[in-house]
Amino acid sequence: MHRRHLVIHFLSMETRRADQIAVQLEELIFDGTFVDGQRLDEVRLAEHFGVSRTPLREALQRLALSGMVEMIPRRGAFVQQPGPVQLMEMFEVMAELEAACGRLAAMRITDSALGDLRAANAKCLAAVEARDSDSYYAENERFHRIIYQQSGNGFLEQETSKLHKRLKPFRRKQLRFRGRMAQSMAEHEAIVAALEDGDAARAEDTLRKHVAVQGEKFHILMASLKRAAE
Amino acid sequence: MHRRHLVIHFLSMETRRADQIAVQLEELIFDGTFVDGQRLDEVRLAEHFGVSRTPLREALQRLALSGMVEMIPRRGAFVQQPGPVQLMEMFEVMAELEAACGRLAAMRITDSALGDLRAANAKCLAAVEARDSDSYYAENERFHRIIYQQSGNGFLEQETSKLHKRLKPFRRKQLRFRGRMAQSMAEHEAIVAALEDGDAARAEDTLRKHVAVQGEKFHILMASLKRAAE
DNA sequence: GTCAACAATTTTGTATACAAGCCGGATCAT
DNA sequence: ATGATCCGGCTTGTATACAAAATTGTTGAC
Repeated sequence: MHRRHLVIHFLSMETRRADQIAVQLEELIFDGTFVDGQRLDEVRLAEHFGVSRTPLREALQRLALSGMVEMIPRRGAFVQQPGPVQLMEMFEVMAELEAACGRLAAMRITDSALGDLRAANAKCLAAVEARDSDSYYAENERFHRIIYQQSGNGFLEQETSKLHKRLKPFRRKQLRFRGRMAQSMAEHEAIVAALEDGDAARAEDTLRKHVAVQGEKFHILMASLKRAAE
Repeated sequence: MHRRHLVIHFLSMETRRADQIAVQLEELIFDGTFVDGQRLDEVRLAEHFGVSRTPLREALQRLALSGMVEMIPRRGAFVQQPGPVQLMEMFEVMAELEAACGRLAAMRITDSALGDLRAANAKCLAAVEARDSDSYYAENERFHRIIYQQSGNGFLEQETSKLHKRLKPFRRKQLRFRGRMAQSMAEHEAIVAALEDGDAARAEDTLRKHVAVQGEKFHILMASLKRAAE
């Protein structure tokens, strides 16, 4: 089933115009080209992508179901960025999902995956010392994805990955906090240790806090931005 | 935002044909009219619903994104019932999500919600004694939904509800285990007690086990069915 | 008899055409 | 002058038409 899904995705990239458009639209919303609340005009977008309204509507509906766009019947499609409250909620769920992954992974993780985790962590550390935030970000993601996968639950891995992707643009912003990368590294070490010991409760706890703190930092960031605006 | 969503849903029920069809198709897949792996012919379904292919395709895509249908480019749409493995995975995630709801609810639940829980539980008990499995089922669902809601996290509530709904047709099957309803009732009591005490860890644990056991019972059921078939 | 290649048919994906509802401006009444 | 109402343009939702690809059946060769 996994393989089949990959094949679908692969084919769809090549064959169905609607899918390509969905991906591109997603990018345009992520990078802020379309601001929150903006109406997405079907005909304008259709001619922009050089297609008719039919595949474009399909792409919009896909985004609507993933929550990035709100489709109001007979009114149109509007960009829907999560507000501060919803964002905090999503971070909280992210923390719970990762905690669940960690709990299960503690019981199921393979030795080779533990090695991969340590390798990713080492590269992470190197990136921190090199002040290479892009590289840090990439390795950090690899670290977490290994844990999702080692939960041994494909469905959980899928759901967690989905939310991870959705939170990506927001997570990035809080990385710049002073000392955050170093602290994060220490937390990674603790997580690996817990997994190595097969200590489910500790893996769950450390992971939950590790992710939850991102949400809190983000909260602080939002508050400071809001204060600055007043 | 909640209200806005409700309005959308309400309007869509009236105005957009595609949405109604999506709901009806969902029903047809749930109740087994369309068996697993069956190809869903667009033209046949279109004329069955008395619409053109356009809204029908939109409905299919919606089901595809919710995972009930698999759309293979240039090949068609096929019913995709979760297999035993994926089902177990989904039950496991359900257990983790409900555990998360319980953990958060233990810290946030209101007194009136605690009262609602006890009320639902009482009706549950009455249903058990009356051997009224339908009523038991309804009140059981109410019980769990209250906990989702009392997590105080709208996003978590939404995601948990989504999976709950998806697992509904499978959960039902394992209710008939001898003594399961009584055991389930005892577990409910323990859950309420944990929530009442504001004991997050206990609420998390009891809820996880309460849901996980459903998956296990289901597993046993599947195994026995498989054995009977051989 | 079996396998392969090709053609015909079916089916999906996309474009265009049509219908129906919403938005804004103009007109009219108070 | 202000408010409501109605009409026209514009946008969405749906139907139909067309193009491309896949499946199936047939034919031919080995």
